[in-house]
Amino acid sequence: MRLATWNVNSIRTRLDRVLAWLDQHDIDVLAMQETKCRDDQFPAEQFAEAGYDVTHIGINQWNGVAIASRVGIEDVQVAFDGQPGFDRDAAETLIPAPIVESRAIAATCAGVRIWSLYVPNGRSLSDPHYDYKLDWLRVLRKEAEQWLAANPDAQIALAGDWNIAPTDEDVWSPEFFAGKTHTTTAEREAFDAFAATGFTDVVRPFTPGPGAYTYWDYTQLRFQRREGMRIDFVLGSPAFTARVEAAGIDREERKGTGASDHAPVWVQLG
DNA sequence: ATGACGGCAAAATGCCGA
Repeated sequence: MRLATWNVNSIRTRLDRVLAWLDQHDIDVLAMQETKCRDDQFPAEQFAEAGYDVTHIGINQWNGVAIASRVGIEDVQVAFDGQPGFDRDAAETLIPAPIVESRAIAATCAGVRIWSLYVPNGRSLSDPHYDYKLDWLRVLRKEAEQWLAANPDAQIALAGDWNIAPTDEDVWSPEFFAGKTHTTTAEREAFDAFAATGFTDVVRPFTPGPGAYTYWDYTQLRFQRREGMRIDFVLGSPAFTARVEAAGIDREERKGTGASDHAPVWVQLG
């Protein structure tokens, strides 16, 4: 079985490229992030014609996560228990209430529990979004710990855009990111806590750095200059990790006009 | 200090992204 995660940066704009990539790389399950559409706007019919069932959550033009599978989709869960909301929009209404954004969806596909995750960006260190990001990760880690405690043999993949570069090797210039999000000690500790919980990066052993990136800014010729960031990850539970035979980052997919700013990351299971 | 690119919408400017 081959599974992948990909921040597609709008599924409606990227549909042809995504379907072509799934076909060319023989992908069974794809976790998508930043679909940037509501459920009723998601091109589910085109995925069905290609042989994939899809589950998606999108409540507006922002965020949006989905899982496409041709090996079945069972036990769908939208958002993890206790998933923190963000109240920027709610603050403008008469009755403030945090909105649980479309950033997490899970499904069981051929016995593997897959989470498609779009971790909040953080924006800047002084922005409420940064605290939201850390809180979001803290609750997710606690949940993940309980999933594993409930079944130590569970095959679980936490796949998505984590919006954290775990080490200085994972950004083209640590100096450039000094004082910005994605590389702070707090974010890195939040990320490393998943490994301490038993969820390890299953792709890194096959894509050693430095210079192994999954994201390149559209501006400043970042891709052409090989100036990127490694922020998209598949973290596997022990039972999932034991099945991994190969993995990679398809930087070829970042080339050409109409590419997402993120490359797909894939994993081959035995 | 800002913009570049690129996507979206209560669209021709603002919000968001990393």
